[in-house]
Amino acid sequence: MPELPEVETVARGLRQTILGRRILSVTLGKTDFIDDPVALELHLPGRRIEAVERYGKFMLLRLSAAEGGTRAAANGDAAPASLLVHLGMTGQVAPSPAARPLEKHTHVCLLLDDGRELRYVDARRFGRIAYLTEAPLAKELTGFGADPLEVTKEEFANRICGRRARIKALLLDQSVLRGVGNIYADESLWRAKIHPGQLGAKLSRKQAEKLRRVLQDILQKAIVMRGSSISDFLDAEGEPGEYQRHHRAYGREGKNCYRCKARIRRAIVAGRSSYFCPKCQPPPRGFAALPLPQRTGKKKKITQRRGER
DNA sequence: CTCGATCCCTGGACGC
DNA sequence: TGCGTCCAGGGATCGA
Repeated sequence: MPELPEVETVARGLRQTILGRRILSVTLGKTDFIDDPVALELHLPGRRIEAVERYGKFMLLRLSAAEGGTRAAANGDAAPASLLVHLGMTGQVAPSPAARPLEKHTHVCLLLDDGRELRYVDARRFGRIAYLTEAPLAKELTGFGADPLEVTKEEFANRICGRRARIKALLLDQSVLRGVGNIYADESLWRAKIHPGQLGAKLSRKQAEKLRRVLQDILQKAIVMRGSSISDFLDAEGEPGEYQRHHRAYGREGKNCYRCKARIRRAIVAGRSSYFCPKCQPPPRGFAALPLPQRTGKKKKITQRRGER
């Protein structure tokens, strides 16, 4: 599930491999997750990939103006533009030789001028792709919150402490912070010893600062480890990340807390499974965790356990 | 302003 | 072996 570290990893990979390449042609599969599929076919060919940036969980492929003089000008392609890419839950972007057989669920192929194709693969199609010129892009990017890696102590506290929403909901809210998802929200709350159901307004400035620090530390470490691969995240080189080995809360229901050995519990907060230690992260009044699931002796559980404890 | 519910979508885990 | 059911979740949207 691509969050900030995973998207950053993919963006860095693409920077190494496709910068400066020109797009020759576009082939599309299913297009229900693309804003305007025809715009891709119409406006991408002839453009060069000048930069790859990350904005929250979005990737931004910066494209040169197309070559072709008056024809490009008539197309509106004489100005730079961008391809906005969100990986959703299962999106993958990677270059591959054009001759290689298409992986299942490949929905976009951009033929490059070096014989490779930049391919977008996304089984669930929760992702999003949009071709945007300058003004629509700027509009698209308004309304997002602070970059969690850059946000200052003051801004972070201001965005959290005055709010009545639960801290987990605030961390997931892209208009508060851009780039945090379910995994890194739970991991940072565990490290900061804050319950996901706690209200933002109930956090002290000191707690908020602790949360900001551990969130930044976790995100930076996760980037170094090339992100977390839970089910099917692969980077632009097709490699899984390693940070899932360092998870302390996410996905660890029923396992021992690394700090106090109480059992990690799960609750639904902000509509998402949230994992926490009931002892280290004291719940707000009346907040019940889900009952621990009955263990019926499953293969998966056994192998997971062996790898961990 | 914040909440929960619902939808989108597929693969994998699980129960029978 | 196979089938049905549930779950994963980012984001949009809608009604309470």
